Amino acid sequence: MTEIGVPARIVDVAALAGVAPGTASKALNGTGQLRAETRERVRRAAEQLGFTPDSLGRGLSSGRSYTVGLITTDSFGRFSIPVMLGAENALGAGEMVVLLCDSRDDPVREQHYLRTLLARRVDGIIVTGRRTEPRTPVAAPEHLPVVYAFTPSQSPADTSLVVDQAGGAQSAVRHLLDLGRTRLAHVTGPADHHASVVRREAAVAAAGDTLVAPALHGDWSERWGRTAAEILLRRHPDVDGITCGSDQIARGVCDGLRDAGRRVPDDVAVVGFDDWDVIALASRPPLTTVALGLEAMGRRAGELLLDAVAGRPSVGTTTMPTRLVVRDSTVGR
Amino acid sequence: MTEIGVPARIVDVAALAGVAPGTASKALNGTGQLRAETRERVRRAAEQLGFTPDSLGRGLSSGRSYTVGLITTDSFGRFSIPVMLGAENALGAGEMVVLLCDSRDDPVREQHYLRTLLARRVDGIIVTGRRTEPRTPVAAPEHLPVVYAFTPSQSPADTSLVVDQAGGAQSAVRHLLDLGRTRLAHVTGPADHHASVVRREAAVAAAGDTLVAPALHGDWSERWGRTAAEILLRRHPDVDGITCGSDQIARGVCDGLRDAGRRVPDDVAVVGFDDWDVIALASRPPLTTVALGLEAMGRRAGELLLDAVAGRPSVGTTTMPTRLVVRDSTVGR
DNA sequence: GTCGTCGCAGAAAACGTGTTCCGTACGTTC
DNA sequence: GAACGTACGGAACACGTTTTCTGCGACGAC
Repeated sequence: MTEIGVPARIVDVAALAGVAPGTASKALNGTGQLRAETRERVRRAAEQLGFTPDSLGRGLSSGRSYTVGLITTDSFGRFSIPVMLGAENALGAGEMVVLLCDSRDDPVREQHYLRTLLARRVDGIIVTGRRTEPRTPVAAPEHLPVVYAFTPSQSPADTSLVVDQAGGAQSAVRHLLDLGRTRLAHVTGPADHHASVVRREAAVAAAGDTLVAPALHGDWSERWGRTAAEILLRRHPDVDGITCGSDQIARGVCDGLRDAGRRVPDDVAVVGFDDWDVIALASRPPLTTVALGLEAMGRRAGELLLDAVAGRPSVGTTTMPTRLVVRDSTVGR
Repeated sequence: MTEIGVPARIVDVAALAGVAPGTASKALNGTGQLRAETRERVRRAAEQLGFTPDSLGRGLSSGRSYTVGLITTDSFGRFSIPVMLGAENALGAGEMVVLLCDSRDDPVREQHYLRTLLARRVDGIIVTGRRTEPRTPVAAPEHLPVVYAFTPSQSPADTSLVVDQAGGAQSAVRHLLDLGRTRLAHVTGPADHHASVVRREAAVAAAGDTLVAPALHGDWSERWGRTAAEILLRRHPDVDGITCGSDQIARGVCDGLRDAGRRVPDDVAVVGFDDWDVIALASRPPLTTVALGLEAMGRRAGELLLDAVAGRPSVGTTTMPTRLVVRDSTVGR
């Protein structure tokens, strides 16, 4: 553990190397016209002093802060945290640092944070949230890059990243059909949630004739999953495959089926959605589920933001693929 | 949604108010000697232009950045996220912003982040993590306030906040004793985890003669909880109260008991630890558990840091109380 | 031999704010 | 009326870096 003392400034480096501060700056940044020998001498002096340029001074002169704001409406919950981690990862590679802003779904707080971020001269902003419904764009000035992740912007002129919900639901149904299941059902969350609707429509379309019942809407809880399993078994005792709108619902469905004496996956195969490890792995049996790839999305958001900061913006909405993770709830050991 | 244009600088405000820039600064910051009328005129001009002082310029001159670094070893998981939210909350009130640093248990990354934070002239640092074992202090310079939350520092000269693990375990056992349970057991996590050991020792001490078996150590999973329930019932079929080292274990215990035909809480009462809502509420039945109050701890950490920045440091380790949340796993409906 | 060019590095300005110092105008007191 | 204190506001500087402008010496070309 090396103690870190009072930081050296560039004038110290310059003095040690016997050059002017401006020259030292050029040497360390690879700019200007300098002899290789001078450059090297400055570089060694900087290393010797453990010089790290003060980012306030640098930002003041360059107009950049090497900082990005991360605004979430979500209090950093289930969905925004992986996005945040991925973004931090990608941005860290670009020597950027992330400023945290938790707007808690409050437009006033969001506006306040936006002002703060602008006052801090952030190089860009990443916006994320809990819902998949497109949101009103943030009121950022024209020149400031903004990337929306998970929760897209309503404006097609913005840069957004979304999960391929439909593709994920389709892959879940295909998986059951490939396993030879022929009497399918779908259980999902509230009917007024965008994610529920998109996943349901894709699942229903993919199931076609094999669907034994209209999709069931409820809340996102395990309890609802158990209830839905009861309902399904009562109305359609011959159901042999269930795709669910979330892992919580799927876990509840598994429990409900077991309580009713059905074996999973032998009698009924169950597929979840989200790949939330805490739920999916603890379920009995562990859930086959659709992984959202949120961390990859966050990383991509960071990369897109870096590109935009570098002057290579990429407008439009990009859909990120999901991945089906197969576990025991569809394929027994 | 008001569009935010190119930000006004203090010279613009001064020009509009008809004063010199320095005077405008004094007017807005409440310093210097100015006529109330002048102060008000400048204030109105600032409001009219939507002036927000550039924090880079401000930081450069004041030496402060109104920014704190938040270092976690945890990839912002189960424990560090509530702490982070609480801290963000408290600091936001002080016009501070949080810089995110995820060291991932890697000392090299941590050192790198520390350099970055120092280069950014942070006003202070909060350190948190997943484990409760005291950690080696971060190598911050003498003058920089550091607050450790959840994971304390090994040095008693540092400022640390910890959860009252022992008190929590004790309150769980007392609760069962108050309910008239007389044959208790304790199931917890790995024997080499500080949290397991502290909770176990307090639980064992509080249970005294009523303990029917030595505490059982395993991993933190639901699966282990189910296994532990089987073991307990085989060796001590008359057990009537079980305190657990985590909610996941407790949920597993509940499931294991139910699988074996025992009713919770009628035959056996179960208490969890952590109050992780995803687990505790979804459990059958919902878990009575020990809430850690992590968000309050984060808030306290933020407050302590603000105090330290203001020149009122408070060294030493502060223990934060837990709270027993009573649900159906100990008190039936 | 002089002029232009090139390579290199120093001096100075710029970024935006806070703060210190100083001058001025005004009122008070002897 | 002069000396003094006080309220006010302007000018200059500090913070640390980047960048532009300028200068100097050497070298080649005419």
